[in-house]
Amino acid sequence: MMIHGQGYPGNPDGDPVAAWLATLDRSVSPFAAEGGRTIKAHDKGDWLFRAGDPASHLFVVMDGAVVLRKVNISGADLAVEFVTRGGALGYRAYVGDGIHALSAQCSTSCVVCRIPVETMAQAGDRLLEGRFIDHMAAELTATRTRMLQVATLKVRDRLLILLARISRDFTTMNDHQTLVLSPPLSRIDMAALAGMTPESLSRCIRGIEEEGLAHFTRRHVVIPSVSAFRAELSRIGIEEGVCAVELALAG
Amino acid sequence: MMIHGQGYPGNPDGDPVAAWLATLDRSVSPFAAEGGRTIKAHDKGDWLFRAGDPASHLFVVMDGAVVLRKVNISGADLAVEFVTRGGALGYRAYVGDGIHALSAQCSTSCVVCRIPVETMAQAGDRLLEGRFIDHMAAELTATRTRMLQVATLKVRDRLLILLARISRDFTTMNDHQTLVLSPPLSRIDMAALAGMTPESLSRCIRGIEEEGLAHFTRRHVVIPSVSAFRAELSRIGIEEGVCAVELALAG
DNA sequence: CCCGCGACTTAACTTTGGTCAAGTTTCCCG
DNA sequence: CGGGAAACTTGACCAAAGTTAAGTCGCGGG
Repeated sequence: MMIHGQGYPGNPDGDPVAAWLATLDRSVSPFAAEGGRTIKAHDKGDWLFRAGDPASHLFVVMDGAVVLRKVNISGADLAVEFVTRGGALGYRAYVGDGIHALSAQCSTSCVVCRIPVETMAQAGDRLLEGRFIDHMAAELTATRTRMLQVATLKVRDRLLILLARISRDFTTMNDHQTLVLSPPLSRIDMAALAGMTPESLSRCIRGIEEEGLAHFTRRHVVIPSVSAFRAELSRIGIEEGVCAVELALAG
Repeated sequence: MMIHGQGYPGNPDGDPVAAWLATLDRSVSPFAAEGGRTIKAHDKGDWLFRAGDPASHLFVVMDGAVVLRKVNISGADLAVEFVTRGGALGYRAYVGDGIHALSAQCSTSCVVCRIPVETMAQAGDRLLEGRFIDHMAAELTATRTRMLQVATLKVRDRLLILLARISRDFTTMNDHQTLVLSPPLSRIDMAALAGMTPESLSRCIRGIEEEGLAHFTRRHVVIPSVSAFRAELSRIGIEEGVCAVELALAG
């Protein structure tokens, strides 16, 4: 079963995110934590780990959003990925050299479950392990897909795809045809995630506003016609993975 | 231990590719195959699987090179990845929905080991499973890195990085400072892997020739000065993963 | 052996989007 | 509440790379 990217309310295959959490919620109190798991709240801006740190825990995001960052040659800490409720972080504790390759920063206030790697290493916890592997595989597929998109699509189209992705987890209103998103990302991070500069992002935003596809304020994005939005996505070649958008259509 | 991308002769940490193969070579004959493994030779151009096929086997490339392809909106079957000796394919048999997301085509004549997924599922074969997971994680890291590169580097620099990558497995001569590569890839595939059009690739090739960094014929690439080539790579920000180049420097 | 198609190259043109610079808004912190 | 820094927007400019089109090369099949 896929863990990531398919989990949204109304999924006919059941909600895999809930499955993740069902296991983890058993130990809500850090004191009653099973297998050394702890659950902790973080403030926006907190770092879960930094690139170069030794990796000793796996993380599961139980609420909020975490941005993964990597420093480029110029020294800027660019966003390369964002992980939301139900997503997992910190593969490096489990595989590879045990040193984090990326940094992880909370982009909202977060609740994060921390699993010592020894727990995973126990042969007894095959279920948890399997989930983690599924998650990693889904991430690999998604990253490859996104790479193709960066290589072949224009910035405008990449921004639309990013918005669709954001809609999965950050739709605050869903009124028939209208959708209101509240992305937990700065313009700089959104630009990095869509593979462009902040200046280009600003230009795209203006363009999309002029088309009437969406209306942007600093903190919200209003999509007045989900069907029009969705038509654009399918023109680009995106048919799946735009969950909230699909929900709005169904409703 | 990392399986992929670090395995080259002279690696001080030992040769992980050999470790892979050591397990697999035990059953060279398909008739004596342990756990249902079979080893098969393929011709250049053969397809190991196509996107949409049900995935029932994992594949390990024992010799040659395999190109992973994905159809884009225009219907072209673009190269998104290439896998060489010691690399693994077919995660989808093990995780996810069990349907191949990509197609796999031999870009040279190949020897491929085919492992039924049930073998992996047996709790007894934790070693093989662990290797596969390591491989997947390394692939994920590499793909993310490459995505950052596509987003931030110019086509010329991406071509140099691709050449460095090719040098790992397809260096046919290594005469002190001079390196001769024999990429098993068409220009079209090289262009796709570096995230550009064939026309841009041609222009890049001419530019690199004019700089004197490398000399291209249809089937070979001659790098007259490895130290100059390496200096270019480090200017771009690539310090590791240019194995054959490092070997040439060491020799 | 030759033909023809597909791979590859080259050149001219055009568009995209990155860069630079300047201005505006927001938000944090004293 | 005010000042300053960072985030964001805007516009002008221009380099990079995609597109189109027209060629050349080379391999494989007849």
